[in-house]
Amino acid sequence: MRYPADHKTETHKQLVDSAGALVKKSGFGTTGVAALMASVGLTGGAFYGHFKSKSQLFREIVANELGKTRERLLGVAGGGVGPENYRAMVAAYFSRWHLDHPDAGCPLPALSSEVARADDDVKQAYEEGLKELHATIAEQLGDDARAWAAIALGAGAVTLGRAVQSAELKEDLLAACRQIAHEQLEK
Amino acid sequence: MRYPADHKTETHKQLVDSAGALVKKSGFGTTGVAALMASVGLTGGAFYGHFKSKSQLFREIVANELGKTRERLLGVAGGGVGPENYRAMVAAYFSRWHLDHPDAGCPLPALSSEVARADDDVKQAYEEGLKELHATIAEQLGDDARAWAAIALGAGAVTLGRAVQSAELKEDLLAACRQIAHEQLEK
DNA sequence: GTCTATAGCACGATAGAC
DNA sequence: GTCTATCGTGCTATAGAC
Repeated sequence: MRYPADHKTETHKQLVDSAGALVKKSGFGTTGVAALMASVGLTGGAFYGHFKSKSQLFREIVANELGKTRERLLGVAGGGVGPENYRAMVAAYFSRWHLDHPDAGCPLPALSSEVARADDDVKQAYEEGLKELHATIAEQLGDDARAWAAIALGAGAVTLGRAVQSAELKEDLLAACRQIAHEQLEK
Repeated sequence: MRYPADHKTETHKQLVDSAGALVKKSGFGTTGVAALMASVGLTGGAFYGHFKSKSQLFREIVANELGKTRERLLGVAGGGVGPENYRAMVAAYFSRWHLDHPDAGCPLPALSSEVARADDDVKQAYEEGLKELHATIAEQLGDDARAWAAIALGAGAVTLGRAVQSAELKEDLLAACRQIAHEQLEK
């Protein structure tokens, strides 16, 4: 064959990654197959050699992106467990940089409302990835309920912060939510 | 003329209301003008007699829906200020019923991520409505930062709860976030 | 004011060449 | 594997009848 044996696998992986970034920035339903393929330099016709439907790509994007967020948080925490590690996670997540770079950020603020309207396969992948993320936060806090609240607070803060107009409000919102996120350590 | 003097105003108002419910349920970008008009029994051609663009409708929906959420919360609180009033607001917002009825619920979980990608007029209307909502919560908590966190926590909890698959996780998530929302009273 | 009809374009998905 | 071309459909927005 004219391509190396793992060429399809490589392309598939790059596609889920590049399309994921584009979808987090521009939305899934509002971004066409042609644009998704163009993000890796291919044309629309090649899409269905990799996915049986656009929805299947969404499922793979959701799983991949939630995994990347978990790894990113483990990365900023340096692999340890304790107040300092949790604080580092909060600082990275509740940040102006995160607000301004949805394509490089967490899928929860960017994609959750579209997942809510997607089919069960997508929701299933979302739930599994979310549970792994939760386990990572719960390990830091030692409390399942506080870990769920910290995740919801982070997703809410970034979602709202991106939707408001003024820089001042973005900062106020982030600072307020960061403060409450930190308090989850104190119990 | 063949219609009463305030017919256009009435239709306009009903349109913003019905289209708002539809958009919260199905998304703004993914719902066509024809479907929005059909929700009040009209056809697509009549749309541009009421709005100069689809985006202008979005702006009016955002303002209207944020106002309705604020009034709904004031309603369940019975108009007073105190722990019991705040608890009633939290109970109504962090509820399974709210998860299951996006069309009748708060626009923050349903529309924020689309507002983040909308034009400045829409973001402006969103910011104004959000600040009024914040003032209402801050009045209950007597603390601006805790009020922002309570709003972000609520929006995040409902957004995530709608996106997951299993009923058990929906309930766990709601219960955990409700608990932390209540704790905001204790400081 | 609201209708039907339509212009002009983008969508998801498929077919067949290479 | 990826291309171009295309089918059928839906979109935003406009035009003109009533």
